[in-house]
Amino acid sequence: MSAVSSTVNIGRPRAFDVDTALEKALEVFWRKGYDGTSLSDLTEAMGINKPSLYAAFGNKEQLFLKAIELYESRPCSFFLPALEKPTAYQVAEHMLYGAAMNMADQNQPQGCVVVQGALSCSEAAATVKEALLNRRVDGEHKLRARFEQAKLDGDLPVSADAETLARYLGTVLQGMAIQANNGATSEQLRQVAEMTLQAFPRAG
Amino acid sequence: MSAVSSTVNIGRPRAFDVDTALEKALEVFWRKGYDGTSLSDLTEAMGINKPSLYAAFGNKEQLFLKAIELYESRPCSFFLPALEKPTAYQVAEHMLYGAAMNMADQNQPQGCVVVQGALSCSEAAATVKEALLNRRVDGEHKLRARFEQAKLDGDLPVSADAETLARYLGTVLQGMAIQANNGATSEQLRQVAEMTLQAFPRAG
DNA sequence: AGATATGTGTACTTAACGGTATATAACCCT
DNA sequence: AGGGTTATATACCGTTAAGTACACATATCT
Repeated sequence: MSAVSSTVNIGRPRAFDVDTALEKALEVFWRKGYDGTSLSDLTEAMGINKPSLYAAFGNKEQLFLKAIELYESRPCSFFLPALEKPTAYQVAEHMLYGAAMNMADQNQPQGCVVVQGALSCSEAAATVKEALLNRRVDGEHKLRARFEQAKLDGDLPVSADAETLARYLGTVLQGMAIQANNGATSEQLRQVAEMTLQAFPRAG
Repeated sequence: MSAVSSTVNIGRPRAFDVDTALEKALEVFWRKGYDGTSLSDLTEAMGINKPSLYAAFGNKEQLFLKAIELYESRPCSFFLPALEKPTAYQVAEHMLYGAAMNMADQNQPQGCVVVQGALSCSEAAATVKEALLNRRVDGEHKLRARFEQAKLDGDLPVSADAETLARYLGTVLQGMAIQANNGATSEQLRQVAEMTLQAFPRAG
């Protein structure tokens, strides 16, 4: 009960770094989707064998879910900071420009794994599909709550519909993920962001 | 050389209707994506056995491509008519409201198979992925050409950027597909359409 | 040094995958 | 009625899928 094993390194040490292996797994899932990714794809990219993968991450499904967590904390790290901007308009602005930069970044797969990781998929992928859906919906709830706060703060007109604003923004952000897959550049997505903001109410 | 066999019904007749079988196949691909759909899924939904499927449609890939053609002529039939509206604004209006109605229609799978049929996928799906990508890009080119015409017609300001307008619209339309998968209703998508139009230039 | 604990690589299992060979059934034409 | 032609159902093919058993390697602890 008292021994916490993780601090003491007993037994043979791992021959690979768990975090970098997870990054590699994320990249594969991102490019190929859950259904399109095989364990061979994963082990090859991660540079490990299947027993090591299962020992470290559980199974394919759990590996995917862990990769998504990593995604939200690293490659897609613009969302939460944008929420903290002082006004609703600035929140939208930073969100849209952040997405434009991020989703077409040539140093990583195009688009957003939360959108494209398991959109239409087999029954075997039902769990991860739902996990992604929940994250998309949750992101919009956060936006909505932020906009409701903005109404209280007086930087959004009281007549504004926070829910619709959040859904509009969510729609464009998710659409940008498809656009990036279509080959759109960050600059082209920036122009979309600019147009999107024209429909966005400014001062209250 | 002279005999056109398709009119004369020689040999054992088909025990199924090709068009309705294709509709069933489309529905499965739409819900599960190309990678997520197995031949068993298809034959079960279509009510036929594998040899019949292969004889009538070639293979899985060709069946998918035929299903997409059907999709564009039937379940997603709002796009081309919208292009023919008299002004750019009306084009955008009909496109957006048509999509809002269509993508959340409860009588068919949610979203758009051209968006979600093979977004992130295995290498085995590379051909169909590219086919879908080409259709998305082609749709945007049609929109752009329509808006350039509108500038000549004088119902869009000459200062308007047809390419960006088309991409903005494409982004929202594709985002709506994700929204529908998220569970958004047609009414909620209509509100998004309304907001989208607020950024759209009206008379020239 | 030896017991204990953990990780690694190879080889395996079971099930499902996409696709097909084959025998039979159902039609047209003469 | 019988030959020619096409569709059907069953049973099968080779391959790959996800997941694991097992023998061995490498560490810590006493």
